Amino acid sequence: MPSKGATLELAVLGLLHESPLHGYELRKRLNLLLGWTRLLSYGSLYPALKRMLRSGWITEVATMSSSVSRRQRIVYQITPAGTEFFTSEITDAGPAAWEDESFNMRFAFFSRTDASVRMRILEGRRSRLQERLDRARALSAGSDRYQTELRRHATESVEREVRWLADLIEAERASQDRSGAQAPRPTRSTTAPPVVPTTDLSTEIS
Amino acid sequence: MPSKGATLELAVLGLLHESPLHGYELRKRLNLLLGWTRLLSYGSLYPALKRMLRSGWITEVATMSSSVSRRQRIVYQITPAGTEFFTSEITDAGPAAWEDESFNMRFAFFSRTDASVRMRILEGRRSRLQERLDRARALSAGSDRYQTELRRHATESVEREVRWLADLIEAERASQDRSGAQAPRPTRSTTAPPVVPTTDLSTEIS
DNA sequence: GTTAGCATGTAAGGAGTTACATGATTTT
DNA sequence: AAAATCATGTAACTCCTTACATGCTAAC
Repeated sequence: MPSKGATLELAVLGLLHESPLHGYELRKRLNLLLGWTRLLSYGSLYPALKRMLRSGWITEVATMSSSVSRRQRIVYQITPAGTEFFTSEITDAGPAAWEDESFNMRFAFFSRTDASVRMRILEGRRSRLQERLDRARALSAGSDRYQTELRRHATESVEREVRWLADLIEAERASQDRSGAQAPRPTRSTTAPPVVPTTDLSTEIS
Repeated sequence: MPSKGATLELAVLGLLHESPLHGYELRKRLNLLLGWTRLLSYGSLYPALKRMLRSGWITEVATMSSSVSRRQRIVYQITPAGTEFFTSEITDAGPAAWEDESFNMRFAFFSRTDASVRMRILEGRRSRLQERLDRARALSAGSDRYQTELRRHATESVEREVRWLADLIEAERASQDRSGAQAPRPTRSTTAPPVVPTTDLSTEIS
């Protein structure tokens, strides 16, 4: 049952969908794509690749020591089963898809879903965050200065993400209307710029 | 060696520092304080309390079935050893303190540190984030629309957090100058409002 | 020739989640 | 009397990290 947090696997499949890659390179791209806070370590990547091999989602590819680099490396390629799994997962717009990590993942591969799925995911995510805000507002704040400031900050951030999502939804709707699908770059309906979800920004540290 | 991610333990000690509490209540406050994304579960809280008992940081308190609620509950209290550990941890302004979770924790308990420590932590955090931005900017973006948008979003968020920190630092410096320590609420030197760190906003779901 | 960075892995363990299990007390 | 919610715990499992271990190749 691949139901829960198979985030890493999905990300790998998403990247391999574009072109075959070897582990080391995969890690770099993964860190660009999702690993903003803590960098993904080899200790989780390689075992994950092994699991995926066993699941039949990827295969090793003949490395053929070609023209340039004659380095020993194991190149992985996505299989039809892998493609099928990937597609079914990112197409599933259920509650699991509005969760932080999960949402980011799906968003990153939105190009491979169709408009109705994107819409459902964006809207689901937005109401998920809205609920959090409502629940948080229903609770009294502590008296501590710094804790208050932290809460204020957190709340504002979520509010911003909600606006961001609202803009994206609007943009999606607009591009659905003028049949020829346009870029999803939001039109900044509101004043201020958006916020990030849960992630942070960073890359290779090695 | 209590060096790494003893975030939960520290948060518990921080709360017990104010008043003795029982597990159930502790969880609620913990979720208010730090557990914004995923709620803390009993499955991690209770074992943590056991560990802390063994470490001698907390003790059980005679529950004396007093006036109101005669409910069976185990009330915990911080010990001198616990206080000492807590203080030494939140006073440590080393690199571990600029990490996301760790930073939030320390920030929440800033009232219990002195100005110089606060300053070092805020500045450390800021340059940590600045580095991430620099590294991210040094890398070419992918061609995918949505991935580009996600990156833009993430970058903007970090930039905002940097501004937030800059404002806090300024406020701290200012209140250090006019000797009588004032509220750290920043003076919004820049135009836009701030962003949240890594966390999300949410509370009790149960 | 030596250093830096490419490349792949394993073992141990930390930190938390879900699901299970149980029961008391308060509210309706 | 039933339902909600307070209250405490355990066991199995997931996912990831750190630290270790190894060796190749490109550049200086």
